[in-house]
Amino acid sequence: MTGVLHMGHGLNNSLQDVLIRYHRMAGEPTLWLPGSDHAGIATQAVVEKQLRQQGTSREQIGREKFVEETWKVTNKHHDIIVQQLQKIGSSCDWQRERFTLDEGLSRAVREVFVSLYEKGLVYKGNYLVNWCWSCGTAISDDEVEHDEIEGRMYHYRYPLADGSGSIEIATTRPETMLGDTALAVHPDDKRYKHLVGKHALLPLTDRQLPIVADTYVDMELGSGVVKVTPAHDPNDYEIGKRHNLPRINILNPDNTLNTNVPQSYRGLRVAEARKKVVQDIKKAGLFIRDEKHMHTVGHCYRCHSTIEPYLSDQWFVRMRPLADKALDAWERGEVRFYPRKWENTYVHWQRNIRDWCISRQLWWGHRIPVWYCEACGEMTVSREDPSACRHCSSTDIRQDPDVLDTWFSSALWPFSTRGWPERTEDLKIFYPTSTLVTAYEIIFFWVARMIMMGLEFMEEVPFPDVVIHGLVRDTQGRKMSKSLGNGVDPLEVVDEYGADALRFTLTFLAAQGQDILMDKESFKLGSRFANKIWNASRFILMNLEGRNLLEEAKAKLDEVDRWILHRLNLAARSSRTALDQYRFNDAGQTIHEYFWNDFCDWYIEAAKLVFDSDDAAEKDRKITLCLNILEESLRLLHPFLPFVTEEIYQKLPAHGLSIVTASYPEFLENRSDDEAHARFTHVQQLVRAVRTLRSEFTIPTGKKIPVTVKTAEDDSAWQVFNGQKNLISLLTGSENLQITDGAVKREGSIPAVGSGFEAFVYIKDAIDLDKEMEKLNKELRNLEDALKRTKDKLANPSFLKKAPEDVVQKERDKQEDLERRKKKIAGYIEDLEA
RNA sequence: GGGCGGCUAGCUCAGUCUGGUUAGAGCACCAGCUCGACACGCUGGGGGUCGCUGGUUCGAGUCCAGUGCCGCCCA
Repeated sequence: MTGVLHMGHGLNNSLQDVLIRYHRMAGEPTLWLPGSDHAGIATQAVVEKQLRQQGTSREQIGREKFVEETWKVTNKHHDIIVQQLQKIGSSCDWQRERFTLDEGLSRAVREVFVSLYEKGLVYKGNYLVNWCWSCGTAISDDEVEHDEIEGRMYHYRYPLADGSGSIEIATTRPETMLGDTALAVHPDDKRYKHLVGKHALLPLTDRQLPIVADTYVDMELGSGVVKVTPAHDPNDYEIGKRHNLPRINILNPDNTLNTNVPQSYRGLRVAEARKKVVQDIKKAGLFIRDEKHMHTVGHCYRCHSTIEPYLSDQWFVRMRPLADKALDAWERGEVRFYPRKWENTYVHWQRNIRDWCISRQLWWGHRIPVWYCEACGEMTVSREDPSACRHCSSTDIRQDPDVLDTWFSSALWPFSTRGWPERTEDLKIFYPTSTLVTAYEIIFFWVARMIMMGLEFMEEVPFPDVVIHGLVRDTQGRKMSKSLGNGVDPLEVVDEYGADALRFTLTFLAAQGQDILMDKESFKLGSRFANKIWNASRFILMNLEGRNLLEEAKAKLDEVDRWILHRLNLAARSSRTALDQYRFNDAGQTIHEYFWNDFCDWYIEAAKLVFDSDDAAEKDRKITLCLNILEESLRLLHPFLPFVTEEIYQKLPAHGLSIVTASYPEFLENRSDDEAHARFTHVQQLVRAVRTLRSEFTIPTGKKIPVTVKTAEDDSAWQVFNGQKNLISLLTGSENLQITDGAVKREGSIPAVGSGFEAFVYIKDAIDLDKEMEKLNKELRNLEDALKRTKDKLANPSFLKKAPEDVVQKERDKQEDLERRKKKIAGYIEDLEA
């Protein structure tokens, strides 16, 4: 809600749109409900920055005015984002768009808060929370990033109260000593056993610290003595609880030291206080040494400031009961992650869950629906704004100033957006949903919590399928970020290469569970494909001129037509299967290969034979088929490249209202044609063999050469080659194509050996003996290598005995074919040498 | 400290779940093509001991054990 679309959004929305368009075309009722959350911390930070630039602050303008300003910023950003999503082709139901601060969703938030409170699952308490002084709010455990940084370990002495000496402590945060309320040693530590129960003097203050024994202390670490600061360290907090120690909070919310420290430290920032404490310790002669020290420090996931453990009143959700339900649902198989490996992450988090701090000291968000009575001090928790205290009826009540974590409202999204708590039609039809598509960074923040809330309030998981896609990174594998400046702007890509290029490239690269490494250049892939689709279509439409289209039923199929329909049939099946399993890259690869390698490279090329002929009837027939197959191909491609396919679709002589609502191709049993496939494969092999020869002997494409093909009359290739003589001539650029099973004039020709045929290409003028020898020898080596492997296998009695019969038979067939080809090649070499 | 992932062509990656064609794609590279759809193109080609070591198996990129390097998550 705070920025513009980045490539991560581009990927996420491309994948969702591919799915939604596919299912829509497959005739299923579909809903892609767009919307956004209010991004409490981030949005507030943006507006506060803006205010600072104007020389004012939120405190100065007041809460009401501030919220008003924030709405303005939010609305502006909203319009930009919507425009951008539409630009990349996201086919959402914009009429159902929702925002977490909408009235309806806000009502759902209140209902959930109060309901959880009534169930005892929401409570208020004074605990150590993660405090971001820069954002000025508490954040949840999940919002803290633990980074390893270089700090210093300071060693110094605390004198014993009875004057019998001193005790050494070590700490990375010397300033917190001002909040120390004890020293702790391990109960089994012989060095310090005699000190337990005694007191030490806290330097720089006039306090005395009890020395307590606690098994938490690691005897091996540092001096084996731990200073205990219950108000500023989670572990110390636990020690403090066990030993009933006072908690002295020494910090203000803005990272300065408060009045609980001696006068000279008050108002100093933590970093300054640290320096001063060390100085003062040195002055007092208590300093021992300090050294470099690597340790992990919590940072705010939004602003990267250091997180301070901070004692304060906050609201929490008791997560254990919710998490248990979520785990049970997973165990029953009601939620599946794609890929499955993310279920480990999900389960681990749910099993080790801690209570969720949901209050935020912000102004932008859902205000906590709790009112405090000035008269009796009681709390009123209410769905509706109360006018009086529920306990004493005093009207002197004021609402809790804090707001709820944004994720609290996002967690309700699957049902709050459909009118819950009302039992609306939409809710009945579209809950649960089918699929959630997201990145792994927010499995905890969002996915897990949606599942919990869905189970708690709808008694059903919100979606059976969770698709986790990778992160978009630069070619060096670094996360794209503003600060590194390595991001690729999806909108720039759209301007430069087109939205289809953006979408297709991302889909093509989106292998399940893999991060995507790419740069701007990568989008050439999609751009070229879109261009290819455009040009192929243009060519077909060009040939429409002056033609009479046949009714489809009258258009008889020739061998090549049957072959391409067979290929299209397989592509439709593969694409569907891949999308059903969320294997986006497989789907992308399938349609790319079909359209480019089959349809363009072979079918359209073959059609040129007809288009260049004088046979009007045959031309009519062929163009009809070309158009039909193109139309179906466009439907196959549409979810991936919506713009170019719609554009062409509208140019077709017969077309529906929009390709968006046309049907997605499906596998038809009666189109499956293995025979046509086998026959056309013969043609392709022959054509490739001749082309390879042409290329190896650098015969220009335009130059016609005589070719003779030798094949046995009883071979399956015989009939095919004879039937497709003209096509083979065209595709090989040959003249006087002869097909024979008799003797062949060999002089002046270069032979090529395929499975079931030999081709002789007469290129007398260009014959280069060395080159020919080189070529033949290379081919011979390849054949010999393959043959050796096969022979070894077949010579192995264990293989013959244990391998399945069909595998053995395949190996025998292979050996036979290889042997034959090898013999032929060897013969040519011999001839050449003679 | 616990867990997860990656390591396959110069680059980015499929393929590993479910072992069996001479291991694939896109990009890059090389050669030849102004053939009336497309040079964002066409045709052909070169390029990989599948991180390493061992094991299971008739057969391992694929399964098992161990190990190295890189990255991520959790504490």
